[in-house]
Amino acid sequence: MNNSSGLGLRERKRARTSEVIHIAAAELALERGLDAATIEMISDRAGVSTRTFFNYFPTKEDAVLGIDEVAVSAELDRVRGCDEDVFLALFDLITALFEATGGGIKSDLKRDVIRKYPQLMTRQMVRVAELEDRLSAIIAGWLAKDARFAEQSEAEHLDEARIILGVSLATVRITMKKWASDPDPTTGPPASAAPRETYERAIATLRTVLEKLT
Amino acid sequence: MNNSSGLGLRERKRARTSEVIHIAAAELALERGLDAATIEMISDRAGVSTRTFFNYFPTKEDAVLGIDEVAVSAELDRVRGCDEDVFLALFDLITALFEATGGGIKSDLKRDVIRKYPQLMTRQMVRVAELEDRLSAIIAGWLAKDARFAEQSEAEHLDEARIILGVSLATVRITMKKWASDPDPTTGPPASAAPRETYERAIATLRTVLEKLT
DNA sequence: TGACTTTTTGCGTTGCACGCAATAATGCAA
DNA sequence: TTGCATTATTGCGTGCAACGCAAAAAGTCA
Repeated sequence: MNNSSGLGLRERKRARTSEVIHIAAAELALERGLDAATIEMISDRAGVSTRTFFNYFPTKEDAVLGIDEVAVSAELDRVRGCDEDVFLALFDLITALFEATGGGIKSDLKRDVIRKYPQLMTRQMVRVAELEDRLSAIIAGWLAKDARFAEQSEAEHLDEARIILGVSLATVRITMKKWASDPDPTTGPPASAAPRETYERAIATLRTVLEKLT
Repeated sequence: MNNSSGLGLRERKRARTSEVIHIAAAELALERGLDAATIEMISDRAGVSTRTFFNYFPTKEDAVLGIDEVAVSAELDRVRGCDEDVFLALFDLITALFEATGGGIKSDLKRDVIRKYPQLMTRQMVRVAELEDRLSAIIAGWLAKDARFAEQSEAEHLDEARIILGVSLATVRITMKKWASDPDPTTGPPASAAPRETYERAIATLRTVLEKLT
């Protein structure tokens, strides 16, 4: 280890390559269109072979989204407690997973490309849904520590966790979609706070609706 | 029109072919595995060319699931009112969409194949999610006629409808997944009632959870 | 340096998805 | 029933995705 980051050259290079491919993929998707951007073009711009491309991302969509399994796992490991509201905590977690890319960089490219191709949002959610087991286990852990759920069994916590996760995911998806389709021409970069509020309102609405539909 | 069904020979033949392909696809998926079953095999068994296959289904998964755009549209057109609970009505609608196949036949094959390959469930839900606009419009219509939502605007109804739809979809998915993974060896065919009850319980749980997490 | 592990790469394979134009099947009217 | 318009089916060809395999390159560490 002859560097400051605590990582060997290999790991650093790997993260860098992942990021380079992601950027190339997202840029080309924006420039040429999602379908028109072929893996060959992307690999070309990234300066790797097409075969190497597949060593980093299983599909083109994943590359465009910059979904990095390692970064996602790291994010999951980091999550331990849940101080605030469970639904809000989940929003933060999901959006964090959302923005977890190779180099740990939150690229605006991703935002732009999803704005242009909302289908990717669904794709992203499917990816998160694949983490269902790991995520619901974490949520069940939160519930277990929560006094309000003290009298319930572990199995019940897990069932509830799955429902909470599913509902949150759906709500985040709707929220993000609304935000992505919103013209919102006046607001600048600090507009990134908006989704969280929109989400809060959506959860509140859900609560109201459920009450009305007793 | 020289037949009893009110459809021309073309329409009937088309529905029949769609069904034949679907059955071939589902059977082969069960026999050989979802990936191992190629479109060539499926077309072969169905007695059509691979090219014709793509005239009926855009992807192999759609063929296995027997997703028929015409049948789905017919199902959506049929839906008009909503007498009972909105969430229950949605469950019925979603499962109806779920079982809408070319010939209008509810094949057990589909059930089996999804049991074996739960990924298809997610796929199916993505398909339903693509109907989001049409479906949420229908739900908004329900809300507009509902006294409990009388004081709200049309836009609010639509927002609520989207949330209700998203949450229902997620819940149905979880319900079906649980049902699909359940060994449930004792119960016979009448077990098909179970999912609806499981769904009801899930919605009830959601209500409780939301109350607790005020 | 030299032996090691890991990564990259080129090559080849399989299968998906679909455009296009020729051919066949069906519907309809005379 | 026959001929014409419409629609369906098919074969052919193309482009691309995804990945296995083994050789070559790059990084690691003694």
